[in-house]
Amino acid sequence: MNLKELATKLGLSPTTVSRALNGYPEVNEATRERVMAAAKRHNYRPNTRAIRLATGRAMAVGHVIPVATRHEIVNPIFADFIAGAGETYSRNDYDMLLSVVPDAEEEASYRALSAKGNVDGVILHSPRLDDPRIPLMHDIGLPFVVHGRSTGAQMPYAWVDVNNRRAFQRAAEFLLDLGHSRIGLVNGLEFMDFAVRRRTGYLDALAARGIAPEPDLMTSDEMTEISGHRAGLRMLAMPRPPTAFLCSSMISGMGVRRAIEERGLVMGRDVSVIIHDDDLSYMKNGEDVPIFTATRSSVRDAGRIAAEMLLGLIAHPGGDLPQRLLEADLIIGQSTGRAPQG
Amino acid sequence: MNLKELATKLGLSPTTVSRALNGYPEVNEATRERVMAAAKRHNYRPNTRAIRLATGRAMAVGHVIPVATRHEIVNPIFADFIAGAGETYSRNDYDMLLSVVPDAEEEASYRALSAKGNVDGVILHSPRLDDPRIPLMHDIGLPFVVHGRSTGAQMPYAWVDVNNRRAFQRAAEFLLDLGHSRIGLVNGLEFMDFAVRRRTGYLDALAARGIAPEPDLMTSDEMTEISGHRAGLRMLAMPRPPTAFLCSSMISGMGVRRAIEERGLVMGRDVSVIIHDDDLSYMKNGEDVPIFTATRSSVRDAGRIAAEMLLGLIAHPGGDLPQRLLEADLIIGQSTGRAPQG
DNA sequence: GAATCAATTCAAACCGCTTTGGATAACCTT
DNA sequence: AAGGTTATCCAAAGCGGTTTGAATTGATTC
Repeated sequence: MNLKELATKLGLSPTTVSRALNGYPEVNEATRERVMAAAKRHNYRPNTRAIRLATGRAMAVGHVIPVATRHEIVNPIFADFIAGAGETYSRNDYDMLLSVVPDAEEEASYRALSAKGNVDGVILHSPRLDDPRIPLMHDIGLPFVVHGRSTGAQMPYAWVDVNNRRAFQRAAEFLLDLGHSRIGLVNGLEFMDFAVRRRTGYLDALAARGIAPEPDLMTSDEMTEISGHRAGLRMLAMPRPPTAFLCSSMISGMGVRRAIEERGLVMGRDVSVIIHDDDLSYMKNGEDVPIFTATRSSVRDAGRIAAEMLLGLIAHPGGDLPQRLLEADLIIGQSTGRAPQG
Repeated sequence: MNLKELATKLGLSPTTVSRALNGYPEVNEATRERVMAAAKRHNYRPNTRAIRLATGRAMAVGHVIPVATRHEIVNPIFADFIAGAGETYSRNDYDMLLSVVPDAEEEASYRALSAKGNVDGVILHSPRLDDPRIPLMHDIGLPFVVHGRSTGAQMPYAWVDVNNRRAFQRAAEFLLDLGHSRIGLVNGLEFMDFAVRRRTGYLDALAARGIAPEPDLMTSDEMTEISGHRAGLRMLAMPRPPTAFLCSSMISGMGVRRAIEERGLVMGRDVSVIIHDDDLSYMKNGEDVPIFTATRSSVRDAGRIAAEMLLGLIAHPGGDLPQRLLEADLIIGQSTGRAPQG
């Protein structure tokens, strides 16, 4: 059942039917109701492909997922971010397009997405320092929103980010207040922008107390259980081991916990741990009482916000670029306690 | 730059240019090369929206992600499955459409996807027993592939699945061979088809050794760290606690490990654990030596296979329905050992 | 009563591509 | 040399909607 058939059945022109369905004012209310009823009765759904061609809009948003050919890692926060963004798209009748491309082809992929007219805008994930995609997107001229920020970017852009610096600063201060002075930082890869900001927060907190940072107490690696475990073991084997850890993710925190327990220590008593908790749906940090003390910020909410921003940019091109800094909560769990005396 | 402009620039008709670019035989080779060169030079990309309308094909595949309104969980294997499938789509110039919808609207969502012509086929995720989506998709008449199977389905359908029953049967046998006779099953929610099959495998192995199953040694819950921890604690507190666990996921396995360690026991020595490992990129089970002994099957590969199947179905409608059973490897890690004497 | 206007409706152009059904010219056949 | 191929190219008709520019009608104004 297409528009023409429906129009014929109603004894109307396609023009009027189209207008009736799309809420244009120049159509008689009685007619509109007749059309609406017929459309419902015949289960008429306008063909999206035709609408897209006719209106010149894609009614779709792109997410490009670069798959590194070396370390084939898919960001675990991705699923939840998508879930948040996707709800917003669905509600607004937009499609969400996922492009999984080898990272070497990422740039080409954005250009193609734009030139072929597949999307009206994109969300950029996991920005790096001075991320080349930002000038690229400016060049392409497609609306975009960055999940995160990119230190060093020369031009303005819309973004949603967690205040990573402040979150880690507060977490470090909390540990310092508990008497910990040797705090291990188990960070993500520091070409990622958020990782740099977290380190800055950590360093700021130390500096405020006049504590000199120690390179051996800072690691930067992929945020896996394994790498957390490795970092934990290494630091705990130091002559003067840390009494607390600040971990960039729950997963690496679990690795650290394993290292702690392997050494016969107890997390929360002998060694304190704070993680960053993205509040992933399949990775809840405890039920009533959190397992880990954590800086928490829902990545799903971030997805929702980013999607809304993007739809706004698409609807009002040339408007100003929204920027939204989300503060992380510091939630107290069972993994932190006063520094042991000694 | 569109087709008409390009044609004008070349002094050819749109017809010929279109044919030249699409490899039709009725065009002079010299002309074709001239066209190709011009297309490249002017960076011409055919407008996808127009192609879709003209050909009547969506060149897109849909994945519907139902978001349960109660327990808002996003399946953690989802990201990796998508990554595998996405590569295949990209290579074949198909788009991947993600629809995130409240689970109550899932059916409507499939119907809309089809009626509006947004996709040429879909992949069904997380099938349940007697899953209503299978007859639904038959009714709609859109090609589809199921990731998993649905016990009780009345009609044939294409699927890719892991041999969950055999995997858990082998794992249980392995534990039995090590002398464990009390094995706790920490299963996923048993309205999910795979969870039922895993339990069947576990029960089959016990039955073959003449061991009667004990309801208290079997739990079924969401596969989170918390629920694994809870199940582990409960079972370890039994008068005759299990000496081994069979866990449906790495995440719940980590919860079980935590429970084991909280009771002052050592995993792999006092209590053995086998998990199912989906080989997720962000959740590697160790590097050289696996942490957990595991039944392993790459969900990313499954995504790749499912996507290939679906594209095959779309290309050859009415062909027969491929079905692919993947065997899981049983890989030995550090979490299993002989049952303690006593 | 003619002119003006608002309310409705429609025919036709258009979006940018594919595809059908010729057209044209060069090349063979017999 | 007429008829038949073959190779090459093109005009025009879709695909299924939206949108522009007019037409029609009845009501209102002067």
